[in-house]
Parts: sequence; C-alpha cells; structure tokens
Amino acid sequence: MPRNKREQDRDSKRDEIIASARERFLEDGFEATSMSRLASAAGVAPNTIYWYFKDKDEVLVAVLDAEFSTRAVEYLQQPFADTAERLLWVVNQLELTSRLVSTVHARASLSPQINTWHERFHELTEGMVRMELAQKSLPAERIESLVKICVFTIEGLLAHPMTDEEKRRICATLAAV
Amino acid sequence: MPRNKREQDRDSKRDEIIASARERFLEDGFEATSMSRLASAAGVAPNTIYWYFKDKDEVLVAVLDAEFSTRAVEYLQQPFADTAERLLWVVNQLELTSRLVSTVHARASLSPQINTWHERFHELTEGMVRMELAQKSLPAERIESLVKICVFTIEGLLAHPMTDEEKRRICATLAAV
DNA sequence: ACCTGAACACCGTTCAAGT
DNA sequence: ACCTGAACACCGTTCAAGT
Repeated sequence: MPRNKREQDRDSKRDEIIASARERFLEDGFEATSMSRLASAAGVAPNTIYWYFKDKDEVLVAVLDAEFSTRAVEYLQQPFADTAERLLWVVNQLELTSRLVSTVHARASLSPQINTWHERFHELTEGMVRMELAQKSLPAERIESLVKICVFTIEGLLAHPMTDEEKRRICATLAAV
Repeated sequence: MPRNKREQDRDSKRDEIIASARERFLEDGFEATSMSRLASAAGVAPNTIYWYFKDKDEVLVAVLDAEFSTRAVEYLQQPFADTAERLLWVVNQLELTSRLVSTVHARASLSPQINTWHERFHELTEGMVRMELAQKSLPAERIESLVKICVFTIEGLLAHPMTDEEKRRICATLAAV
C-alpha cells in the first residue's frame, strides 16, 4: 500500500471535519459550538477530532486558512473598477466570516496559534492595501498611517453590521484619501 | 433600621465585587477568570455573586460601566490642544481595557446585555467624534462616514498594540481629515 | 494508524438549606 | 435579606483499550 493513498485518506477525512466545522462556526459561532457538536456534525466520536487536530483552536485555524485561501483566489479573479469597489468587495466577502473575526481577536491573547494566524492576516491585508495606496505617490509615513486606518476600517465594517449604502459611502470616503 | 442603610450596605458590597472583578478581568481576561476566582478574590463563596448579579455577563457590564464613567469624568476635566491630541488621549486611556474591547465584541452576539452595552458605547463614542467634526463644516454624509472611520480606528488601535509614535501619527493623519 | 468509551478537571449556574 | 454546600449539566481534553 503506497504511502500516498494513506495520506490522501487522512487529508480527505481532515477536510471533511474542516468543512463541517466551518459550517458550525459560521452558523453558531466558535464558542457556542462544542467539540461534541463538531464531532457529531462530522459523524465521529468527540475525541476522534483530537487525532486530526491538536485542540479546538487548531480546528479554527484550519477553517480560517481554508476560508481565506478560497477568498484570495476569488479576489485575484475579480475585475475591479477602482479602489473603493475593491475595498467594498473585500468587506462584503469577509462579512460572511464576521463572527470569526471577533473570535480571533478574543482568542489571540489566549492561543499562540491563533495569535500567529492573526498577525499573518494583518500583514497580508496591510500588504494588499499598501499596494493599492502606492499608486497615489504619497509620503511614506503618511502611507503607513493610511494603511492602518484602512485595515481598521475593514475590521470595523466586519464587526459592525451595516447597510450596503453605508458601507459603500465609507469605502468611497476612504478611497478618496 | 432605615431602608437607606440596607441599600448602602448592599451597594458597597456590590462595588467591592466590581472592583476586584475589574482587576481580574484586566489582568487575566474575562474568559480566563472563572466565577470561583472572582468569588475568592472578593472573599465570598462562588454562588454568592449570583445574589448581586444575574450572571457573569452582568458582572462584566457593571465593570465596564464603572470603568467608562470614571474615564468620562477625567475626559471632561482634560485640557486638549487639538483634535489629534484628544483622539490620542482617548485611545491611550481605553488601551488599559483593550482586552475587554475584544471580549465585548466576541460576546455581543451571545449576550443581549453586552450587546446593548456595546451599542450604547458606540453611540456615545460616535457622538463625541461627531461633535469634534462638526466644527469643520463638511457635507453631512461625509461627516457620518468619517465618524465611523474614526471610531473604527479607535477600536483598531485598542485591539492592536502599537508604539506611541505610530499611534500619534495615525491620530494626526486622521485628524487632518 | 485510526477510533472509541470512559474518565478527568473544570466551567457557569441553580437550589434547598441555613442565618 | 444574605450567604453557602452540594449538586447539575456541560465543557475541552486525556488515556487506556480496541481494531
């Protein structure tokens, strides 16, 4: 029996757990979803999850990684008219995972793994925004401040539900420097 | 025995619990502080706390109320040079309670009381920022967007530790519209 | 290698009993 | 009115035992 087959089985089983965990986390939230619930949703015994993941936080990190790599691919395929539209798309996509944004903030100080993920996420988002702003030829230190403000606004829009019109206006205001 | 004496006793006991809970929440975080720990810090049995508070979330709301009314009084007594300085002071003061900011966001969807508190807090903060911006005579809808961006930036600065210099620059950039 | 039943230490909360 | 000991249902996690 080739080692590949084994690893493929293991990975596909892992992916199944991640997929059903994603659904539970987005629907009910991380804190409100117990390991038992997670297990029954995946059709295994509660402690079986620990064969595939170190702990509950590692399940969350796996869900986040899967979710955001999917979004990243979609982002690159999207045709955008301007900066404001680009911003709005990001916010609208991430909004589906808004519950998880709060969870990540709350757990970053408790779980090193989630803290690491959170920092990586910020670097990525800031890099994206920085690229966008680079085209406007502003003084360097002003750019860095604006990058932070943009990222904080994205996070804010995620954490606080808002009408499409409000979101649109805020993104436009921000894009206009 | 006058009713006043009784109520005073009750209130002062309640205040003691709030004071020691404040310390535990800021030091160790809300999630990491158990009701048992809260009780032993206040020198009572775990379930005694339920005589003074409906549940753990109500203790948090009480701590938040006490904390922010204290800050509000200090704010009004402060002599500020300009908008940027004003912003920076708010951020620096609230930073002491940054762990609680994350907790509030995470629990707002789980606890109606905390959700209510969170909304009140946003109205208050937005009102403050709106007053500040009103002096600049901008179009109304632009003001509303800027208010949101300012509040989101305040929240962002609280959630993500930063050097004083970075904070100062971000506040200045924002104050310069 | 993979999965499980049973147990562990802990959690927030309730309740009947004491003063 | 105020406080408690004991119990409840649940949590995330571990471990020895099975295949």
